[in-house]
Amino acid sequence: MSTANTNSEANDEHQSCCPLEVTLPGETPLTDKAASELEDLFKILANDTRLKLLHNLALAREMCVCDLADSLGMKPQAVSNQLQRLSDRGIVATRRVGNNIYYRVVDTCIIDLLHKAVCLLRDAEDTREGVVSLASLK
Amino acid sequence: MSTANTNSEANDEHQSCCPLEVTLPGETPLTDKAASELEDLFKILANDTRLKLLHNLALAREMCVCDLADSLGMKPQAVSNQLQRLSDRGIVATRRVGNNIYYRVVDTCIIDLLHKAVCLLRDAEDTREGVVSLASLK
DNA sequence: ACACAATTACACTGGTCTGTGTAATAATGT
DNA sequence: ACATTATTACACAGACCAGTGTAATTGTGT
Repeated sequence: MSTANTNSEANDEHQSCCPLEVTLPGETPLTDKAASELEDLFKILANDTRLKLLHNLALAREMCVCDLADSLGMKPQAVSNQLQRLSDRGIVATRRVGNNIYYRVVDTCIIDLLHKAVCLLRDAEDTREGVVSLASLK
Repeated sequence: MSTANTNSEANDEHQSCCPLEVTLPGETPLTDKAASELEDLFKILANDTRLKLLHNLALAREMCVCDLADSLGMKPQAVSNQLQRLSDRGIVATRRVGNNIYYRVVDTCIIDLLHKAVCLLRDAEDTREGVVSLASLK
């Protein structure tokens, strides 16, 4: 009820993806239910096939199963398999055009999370490679 | 090289967690390597025990294994098991104090991602419940 | 040196997941 | 109707994973 403004973190001055603070002050520990839901959320993203599918669909607004299968170099069955998991969670939706069934992303949050994760990975690589200005404290 | 400035997204005006656009224009499709790394990243988060551990550690800067085990209501072995996975990925680090070994989070990105995911879940629930202002386009 | 506590190492078991192969379903064109 | 294409349904096999139980390791105090 009226969960309006929770913008208590106005210092979002990160040039990269990662924040500088590790703690989460003022939050309550994760409930079992929340942890389980989070697990499901991350689990659906913890598969390279589904990640590629989502990324493909995020780039091209709509794609049918066979095109996605071609793009990934996989068999339609396997692709359909994973697409259905994504569909079950309401992440993607379908639209039929003749014989083909076109999939599209409807859950913007997932893509945002994916986008963020990509950014974090890029950060991690940058840090691991050259930017050792802060990481050189052995 | 010199992957310096990639701050081409200045329109971060989201009140909630979710962006309004689904597509990711201007990006290249996910490479196999990137997809695999992303999978690993999400896989490490796709477990309620590890999520609770990370959240506990993010709330209290440092905790030893037995305290974490008590907090989760689990056996030390199981907790140590998961802590080691987190340690292998460089997400947490240890510090010995007498008999006890204290764990702490060192990968801020993971916590940031976790924080974001929690926010997204909250958004999803809000949307599912009452806030149907934009979702009512059937 | 010895008993004790905290943590980890290791083998093991039950469960889950992914891609495959085959068959079924749905729509198209002749 | 029939053949064809696209997609899905389903059972299955291999791999991976989480928690358990036991044993080993490490540090403490006497």
